[in-house]
Amino acid sequence: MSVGLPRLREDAATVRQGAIDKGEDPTLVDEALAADTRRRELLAEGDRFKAERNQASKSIGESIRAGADANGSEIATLKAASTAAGERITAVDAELATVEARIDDLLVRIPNPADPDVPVGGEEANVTVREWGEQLPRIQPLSGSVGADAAADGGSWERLPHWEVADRLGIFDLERGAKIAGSGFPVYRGLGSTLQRSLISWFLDVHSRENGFTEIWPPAVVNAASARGTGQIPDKEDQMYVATRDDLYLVPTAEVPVTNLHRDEILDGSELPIRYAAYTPCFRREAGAAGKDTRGILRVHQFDKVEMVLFERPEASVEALEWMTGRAEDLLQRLGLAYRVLLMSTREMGFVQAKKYDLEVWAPGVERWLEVSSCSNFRDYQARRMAVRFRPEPGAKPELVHTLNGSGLALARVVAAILETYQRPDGSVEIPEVLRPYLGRDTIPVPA
RNA sequence: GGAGAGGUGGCAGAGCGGUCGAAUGCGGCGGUCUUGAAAACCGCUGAUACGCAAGUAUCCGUGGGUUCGAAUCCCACCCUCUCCGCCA
Repeated sequence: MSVGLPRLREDAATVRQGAIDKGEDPTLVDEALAADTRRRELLAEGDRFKAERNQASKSIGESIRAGADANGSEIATLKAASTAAGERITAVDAELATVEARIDDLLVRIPNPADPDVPVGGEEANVTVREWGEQLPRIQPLSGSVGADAAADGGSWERLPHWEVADRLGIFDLERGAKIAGSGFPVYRGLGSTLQRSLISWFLDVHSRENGFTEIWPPAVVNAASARGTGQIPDKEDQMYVATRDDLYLVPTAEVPVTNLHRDEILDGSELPIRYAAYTPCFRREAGAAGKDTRGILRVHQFDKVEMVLFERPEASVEALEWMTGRAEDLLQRLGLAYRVLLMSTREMGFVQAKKYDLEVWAPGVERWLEVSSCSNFRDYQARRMAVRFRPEPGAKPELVHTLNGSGLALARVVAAILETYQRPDGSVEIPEVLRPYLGRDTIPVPA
């Protein structure tokens, strides 16, 4: 993943400021620029020697065809010239390889500059741009309780955290998950399993039937080239499970296989925008996260997610981010879950994003906001790395596309929010209206 | 897993170690003709890097090697297809 040399040459000031805003080292920009100057010198020099060698070889061919003695002095002179040029080519190429490796190393350490409307700063600079729904309290009166239809007879009741709700319902089996795979690999059982499958189906149905996405069911593993394409290698290599023996990586998100679908392709302008929705299980090692959110299913090694992936014309990507974020919000609204939308600041949004919104859903049982979606515009940053281009008009020069992606939505935390929002005083959980056709019922009852 | 065949431009498909970035056909674009379209005919039609430009260089699955010179020869790897085996 890199800002690319053309951008650096034309717009060094912006890239330099972008690095500062994200808390990265801006001097790398100048180092890269200097290395690039040397690279171009070497390129010109090498090309000159190659032209020399080509000319000598060509002359040899012509002379022989004209009847010259292949072992004669004329040919010998040309051979010597060609060989000499070859030696210089070898020397130049060696230095060139060194310089290019240096440039690559520098470029991957220069972040994508944030869009101008992104607040500069850290966590304190994040802006809540929207809120939706009622932020339910943990303790509330029995009468008029929201999200439950318990009899109104005074008193109050206390919402349980989702793991306790699930426990009573018998829909998670975290212990056995730990036994068969390890801690952080949850087992869903009974209606818990059905709920998972229902959410996945409903998300995909809304995206494919209403939002115009093409549904994709990709592999759950990718090769090294794909992991490199979206920047998991080298940035987030520690996050991935690796099947070393077969050189395969378990996908940490559907973004990886789906964005790589068009790697090294030149798309026809008329195909754009391309909008995909895909479900995959997501595998994350979460190294170093032990002890944090380990209760329940908030932070696990395997979870399920439907991801939206967009390939857009450059001029359309800013608007596409708003649209895509709206698609994720629509799902939360129809599930009846309170949420807020955060515009992430320069230092909070990550290295490769130009602009990012996080969607956080309210979990009243634990009284916390849970991140359930992250919607980002990468502009041409990923496209450059993966060489995804498009021809604006037939016969025109290919240009880099803009890529975006966003969760729509991540399951485990949505499930937690549903269990905490829709629980009733008797321990049962009401099923959100939109999911009832999928589960074929309107309640998850407490087992007798 | 075993045996065989093959990977060349958007597609199909040629290509003796030099004159091959690559014949030919199809497709696409432009033009002639036509009221319009089709047909026919003519021309154009890959990507990337460097360069103000002229232009130069690189790319025939990938990576090495031989050679003054490799799409063409050698080695390794990857992928596809066919048959056999195995299998949800």
